[in-house]
Amino acid sequence: MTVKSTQVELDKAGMVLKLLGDKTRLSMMKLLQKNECCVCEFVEIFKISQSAISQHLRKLKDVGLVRETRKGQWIFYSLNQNSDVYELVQQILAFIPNQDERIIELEKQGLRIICE
Amino acid sequence: MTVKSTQVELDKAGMVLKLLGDKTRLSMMKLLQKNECCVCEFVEIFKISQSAISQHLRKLKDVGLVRETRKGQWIFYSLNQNSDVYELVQQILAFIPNQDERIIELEKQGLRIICE
DNA sequence: TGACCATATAAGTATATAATGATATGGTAT
DNA sequence: ATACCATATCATTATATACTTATATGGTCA
Repeated sequence: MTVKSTQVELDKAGMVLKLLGDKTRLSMMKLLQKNECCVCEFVEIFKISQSAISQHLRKLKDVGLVRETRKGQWIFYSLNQNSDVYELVQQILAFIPNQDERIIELEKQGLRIICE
Repeated sequence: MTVKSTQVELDKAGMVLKLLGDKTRLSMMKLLQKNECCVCEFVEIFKISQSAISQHLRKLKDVGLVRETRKGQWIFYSLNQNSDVYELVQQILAFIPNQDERIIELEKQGLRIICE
């Protein structure tokens, strides 16, 4: 039997856990697990300022947990599957309840951004 | 195939991750995974005040991650296996490198407390 | 009992964090 | 080009956090 779990340096793991230790970011990451989202969608979902959302995403990006792709006028964020802590993140997110009603709600309000 | 991972409420998961997002506490938890430790041992290991250690342990205890047992004049801490987030914690700790050299070091210095 | 020890709590301080509003940046499209 | 839009950054503020020292608590054991 092989236990497949890449070890993560203590400092790095600490950084990741601290990032995920914020309710907003944790919820964002859970959403990104199944959906690409852009900043303005997060603003709608979390009801905090665009600035605050942007800063959260920057932190996640700085540690390499998410990546961004421009599509038309929007920048879409998604999980960075090449992160060296991707597996850790996935394991953690597996425990978090689905946040998809938040996306459903967006769609109901006609605020979901669909590209391509 | 069954994915066995008890869902954990977002708020609760956030609390746990925030707690583990501190390097000292994360390291403590990893140590506790294999060893019972008392406050004075942690003081030696982490080289911070007894007060600081005590406060970290209190936070871990408040969320139910650890439990305490008195043995003689010492209070030993251990992982609380009955915690409703025990599985999550275990999954996370699996990614953290072993901290046992710290215990070995303690033993070398004759500072390891052994009871019973 | 009383002294002693390990641990907990209190009070204070410095730093980190999450938010805001205002402004800058930079791509899109007319 | 210029207006517009989404996003990023700056400056500031309020709150949270991790630490320290000093003191309290509460077992243990002579």
